[in-house]
Amino acid sequence: MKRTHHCGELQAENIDEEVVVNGWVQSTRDHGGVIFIDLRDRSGIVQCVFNPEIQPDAHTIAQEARNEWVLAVRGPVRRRPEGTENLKLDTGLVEVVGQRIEVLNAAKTPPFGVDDAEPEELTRLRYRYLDLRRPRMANNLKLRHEVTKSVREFFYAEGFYEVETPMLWKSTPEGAREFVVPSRLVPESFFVLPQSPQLCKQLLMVAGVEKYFQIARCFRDEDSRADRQPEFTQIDVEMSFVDQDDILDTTERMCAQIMKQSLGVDVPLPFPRYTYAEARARWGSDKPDTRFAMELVDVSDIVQNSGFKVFQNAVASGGQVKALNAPGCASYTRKDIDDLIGLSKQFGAKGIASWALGESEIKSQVAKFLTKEQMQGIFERVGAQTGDLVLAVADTPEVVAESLGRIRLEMGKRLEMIPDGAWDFHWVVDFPLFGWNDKEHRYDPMHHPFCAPNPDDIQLLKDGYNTDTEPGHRDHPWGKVRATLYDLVLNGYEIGGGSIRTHRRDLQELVFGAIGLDFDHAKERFGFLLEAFEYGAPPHGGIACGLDRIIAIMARSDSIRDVIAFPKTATFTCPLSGAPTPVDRKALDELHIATVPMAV
RNA sequence: GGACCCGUGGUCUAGCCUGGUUUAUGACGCCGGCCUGUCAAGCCGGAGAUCGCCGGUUCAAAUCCGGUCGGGUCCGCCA
Repeated sequence: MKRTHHCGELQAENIDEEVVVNGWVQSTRDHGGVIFIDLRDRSGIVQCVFNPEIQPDAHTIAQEARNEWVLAVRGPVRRRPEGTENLKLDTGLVEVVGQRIEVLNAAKTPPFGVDDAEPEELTRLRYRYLDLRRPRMANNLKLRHEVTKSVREFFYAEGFYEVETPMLWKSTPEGAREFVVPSRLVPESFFVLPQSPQLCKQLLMVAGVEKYFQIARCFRDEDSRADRQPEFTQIDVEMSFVDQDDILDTTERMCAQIMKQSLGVDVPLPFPRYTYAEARARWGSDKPDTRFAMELVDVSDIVQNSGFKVFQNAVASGGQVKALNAPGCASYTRKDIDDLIGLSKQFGAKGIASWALGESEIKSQVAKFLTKEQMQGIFERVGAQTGDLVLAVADTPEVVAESLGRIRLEMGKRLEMIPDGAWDFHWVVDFPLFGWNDKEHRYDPMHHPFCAPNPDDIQLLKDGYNTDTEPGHRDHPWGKVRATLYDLVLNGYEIGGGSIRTHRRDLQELVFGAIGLDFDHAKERFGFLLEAFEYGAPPHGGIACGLDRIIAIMARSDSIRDVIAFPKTATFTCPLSGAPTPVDRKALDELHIATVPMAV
């Protein structure tokens, strides 16, 4: 019995048509006489009726059917009797009168039902094919399909080439830990799986592709997080003869298109752009969640001459004191505040000063160190009123941003200040080119060594070679060089990042020098790319967007595992297949690999 | 490498803090029976758990303690 219709599409206009539907048993209701079977396929659910007096053979088989059996049902579609329509079902006006029924496949009783409460994640992953039958997960798969389709259509229409790049690639020393693949034909040598197609896409620019994109699988063997998997997918883009604005503009329009086509949401263009410095200052983050206000406010000038040593010293040593206002939190207990202090300590803060603005008094552990005027000045600046709680951190700008930024997020969450259904896209631009590596006592590239400096800061880059200032000091020119580096942020998550690349040797040497890499040494590591650049590299730049995370946000899921068909656990195992497993000794011998048992 | 949370029939869950009258709660599912219009069908009955594992404390441990395994979250790491 080959199907003629999908379950979910049967409507009033199909009445009196003879149809065949195929699908899984969603539920059965046996009334002793008449039996109802809800049959489900990808399109939806339709009710099939079996009457023992009219079709005894079909009724007998229907009696046997259990949840998740796979059935074919044939019969006419008819309007449901008056009063028995089910408005909860899209097909609820009609039903299929089951005249014939064929069991395409019986099924074991499933470990969990498609309609049940969500099982533990391990159980879901063990039986992922059942988990994916659940409506939430089936919708996520569908959403992912629609988004990737929309992405492809966008780039095709914009004249991009879709190019595949190798999965078997070359190991590079820095960056993320790599997955290693042994070579059989070249003994004792290994491929690695690509962390990203970064170098390949730049080679494609040298090759003259001009506009490249790929929905690319990437691999990183780093410890997991809720939004990290050992393999993940990027929307990878690179363009030639463009500047930063061209890339931002293209990316924005791509985002607008997927939001429109997949969710029907209109996202206003262009996206707001904040500089890195502004984002850190106002929200304490380089991926700020700007869906709610509660900004960090600098009160250093008010408290620098206060009697409180912690404030004094922080400002005197080049640090700062910043505060934020938590509305309505004056009733916070000592323990509530200790919890926040604990949180802030995770991010380097030594503590939090707080003022609870009660009806009659101000409760604060630092009240005695500050004058009334000083406190009043703080409250005014952060906009605090009676009933509010003011929190302040004094430290280096980095620690203040990190810790108070996290406190801000925590308070935003607790106070339910984050509006539901907001789609807050924005850019963070003008990142510094280098970050100071205190351990190694040198500058490291913030992104990767081919990220171009901001053209306005090239003089700073040169100045860095002729300065008396200590490297790492906040006045060192290299610490001030901005990069042509941009991050795309959605609802407080970094969903993409890219840069304009350096394509000229003279500039590249300046950058390499700053990170303590001489050109010849660099050639050993990136030789093939540098060599390619000597044969006419066009100016180029690009971006990579984290597809899994974008879809997870669109699906309102906390974990990217929910938008990946077959994800791995936090320890990078697959409960469904059992991977990873040992392989045959013979296979290892062929690969010239000896294994060493783990030390106990 | 470090910190924290979780682990009770097939599934979800109560009990754990404050150890003992609980034969370990309830729901879904499963099995049997009844029932001709339900749709999370209903009603009656039944089976199903040595409370992840190991050890300790105690007269007594699902409950307290230590370890271990598994799952999850975060820091480090990672763009």
